[in-house]
Amino acid sequence: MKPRKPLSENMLEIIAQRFRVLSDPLRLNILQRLGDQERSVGELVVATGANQANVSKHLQILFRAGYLNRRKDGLQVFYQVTDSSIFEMCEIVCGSVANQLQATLDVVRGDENAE
Amino acid sequence: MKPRKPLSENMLEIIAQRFRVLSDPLRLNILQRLGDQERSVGELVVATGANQANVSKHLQILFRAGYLNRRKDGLQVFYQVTDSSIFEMCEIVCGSVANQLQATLDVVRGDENAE
DNA sequence: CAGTTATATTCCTGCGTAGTTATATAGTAC
DNA sequence: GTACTATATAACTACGCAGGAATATAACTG
Repeated sequence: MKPRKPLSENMLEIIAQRFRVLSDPLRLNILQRLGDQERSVGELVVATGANQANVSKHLQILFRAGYLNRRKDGLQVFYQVTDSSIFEMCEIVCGSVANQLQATLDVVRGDENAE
Repeated sequence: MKPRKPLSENMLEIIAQRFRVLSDPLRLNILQRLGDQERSVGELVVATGANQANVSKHLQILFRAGYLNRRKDGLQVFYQVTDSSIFEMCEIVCGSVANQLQATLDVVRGDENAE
């Protein structure tokens, strides 16, 4: 992301699109419930407390983005996270959020080293 | 992101919001033009070829999200990336995109080890 | 003061999409 | 076949937001 030659418009679109997939709380919730396990749609509906149709749609979005695997077994469909870079990114974001909050806290407290 | 206890709705909202800030091609373009340097709004308008008002608005969004610093000097305003976790995440996404494309390519080519 | 430049903001339009309800599809059990 | 369950899809509504044009604000110049 600090290349000598700037990324093309197309590449920026692709990257932006991938961030967009992760920019919804319910999708993040689903991903977190999945973790490294395989779960059925029904399980995720119960775990998240969200509407079945809505969960199903978000699973499609995550699936089409290449973040999930799909396995059908009888009436149930099981999803699983295939791209663990998701969790890596969430950890980075969490760390970044924590840093910012800490910095804000330091400023509020009048810490000399703050900012 | 694989916690024993699931993250709260609030935390998921915050994380989603941060991903959303990165989910726009023009904002990614601006960040990439900034790199580790400090640049004025005008420079970024030229570099991106985008509308001045639009660049300014996106800079506000990035600034309010805590990704940028602001420094005023006369008529000009200079922005600088403060949170380098942005570039870390972009690199992860780029790697992930590359992996997926490679996997797709392998499938297309009928590679035995694919998928 | 008026004039000019750099940046920010307001207003508007249109598109994308999250959520809900209802319905469709697919699989199972009888 | 009918009835039932699990998941997906369609239709609709409503809201957020990116983009552009015009305007406002701020800072410099003379």
